[in-house]
Amino acid sequence: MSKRGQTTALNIYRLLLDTYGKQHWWPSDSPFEMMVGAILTQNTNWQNVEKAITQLKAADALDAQVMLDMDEAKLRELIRPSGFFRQKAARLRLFCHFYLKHGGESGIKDLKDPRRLLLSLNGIGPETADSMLLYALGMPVFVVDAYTRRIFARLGFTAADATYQDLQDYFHAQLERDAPLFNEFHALIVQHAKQHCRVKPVCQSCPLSIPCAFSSSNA
DNA sequence: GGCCAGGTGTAAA
DNA sequence: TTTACACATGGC
Repeated sequence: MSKRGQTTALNIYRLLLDTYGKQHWWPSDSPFEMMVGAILTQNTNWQNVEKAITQLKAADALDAQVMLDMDEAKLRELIRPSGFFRQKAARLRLFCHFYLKHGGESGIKDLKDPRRLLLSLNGIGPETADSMLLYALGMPVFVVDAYTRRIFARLGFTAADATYQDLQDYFHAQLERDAPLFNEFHALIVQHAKQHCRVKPVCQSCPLSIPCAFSSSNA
């Protein structure tokens, strides 16, 4: 491994891939399910999202038109385990309207500026929009999340108070614009963070050979 | 019982 | 332009 000053984001990617292997993201049966999951997972544990998606499937409600036709109260109950269910029910319906209006994921991908239009929807911010672009539409945009910010700040690569755009710019500058690479990298970041980069600054037996600011070997 | 989880919108300083 | 707060369930 190179010294810290020479270490790049790509080095970290290779290290994570060697450690964890391919992650096969995003877990979903369809682009629409993926995009629904992106909204449901906002500030929420993925396990809770799975409960909600399971309930939607069981009710034959994982469909844009069905979600628009049913009572919003019913939709709330189906997605309740994912938390913030009142907000998310409304956000899902706004998105479903958008989805049908533009002819599904293929129609959305053909828009002139799908990111800008997704961001114009209430309830879809940069991470949700970029997740959809990358994981449902296969577009090469890097997805930044709380784990990304935490890991790369602790490694000393980016500022702790960097904005979403700052972080995305950093990765876009460091890496080739490659959707499969961005797909795998983000998934690996999540996998790693869940095990070794929790909020409490205790990094035990971290597999990254580069000590971050909170790793036990660097404390 | 408290903390945390694959954010976002709004309002106030 | 930044900061604070509401939104809510479930696992540990």
